[in-house]
Amino acid sequence: MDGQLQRNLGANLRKWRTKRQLSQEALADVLAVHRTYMGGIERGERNLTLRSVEQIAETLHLDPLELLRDQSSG
Amino acid sequence: MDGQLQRNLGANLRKWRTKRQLSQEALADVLAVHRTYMGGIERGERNLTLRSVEQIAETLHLDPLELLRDQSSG
DNA sequence: TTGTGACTTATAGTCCGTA
DNA sequence: GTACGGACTATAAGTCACA
Repeated sequence: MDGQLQRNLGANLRKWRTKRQLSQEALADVLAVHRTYMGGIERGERNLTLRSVEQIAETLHLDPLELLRDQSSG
Repeated sequence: MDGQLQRNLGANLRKWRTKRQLSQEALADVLAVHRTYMGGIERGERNLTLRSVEQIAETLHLDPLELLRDQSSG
């Protein structure tokens, strides 16, 4: 299956965001990325670089590996 | 710390390769990339995309998350 | 056998508008 | 507030000559 990591990342970020009742725009602002890009990430459409994943994880104080993990069952 | 994931990836791949006594060229051949590109990855100089990491893991029958993990202590 | 810099092509990532 | 398209700029993907 192709794109598993980016789909996991998207799902995890969306969960994180909605749990905090933030808009995509607000989260995009925190992460210093563009709002449309943020949407693409959450939809699993974006093939991020390792550096970008690290950057996001760092900013949100999360473990980058956790962000990439399939947590659909958790 | 910046570039942790790509350094982990490089270290893990190198460990995997040397354990099997393969040359960079031989591994590059398996992964269907150029030898110098492979070298760059092992040195942690390449900021790979999620898709590339997945591709490598798949080809080597490894867990992509394990490839990205810091296993210097294991 | 591996490392480095220069290089071309593909795509990550920004930003605007429209729905 | 979110999704999608297109145009743009920065950088990853991937190779080569030479050390």
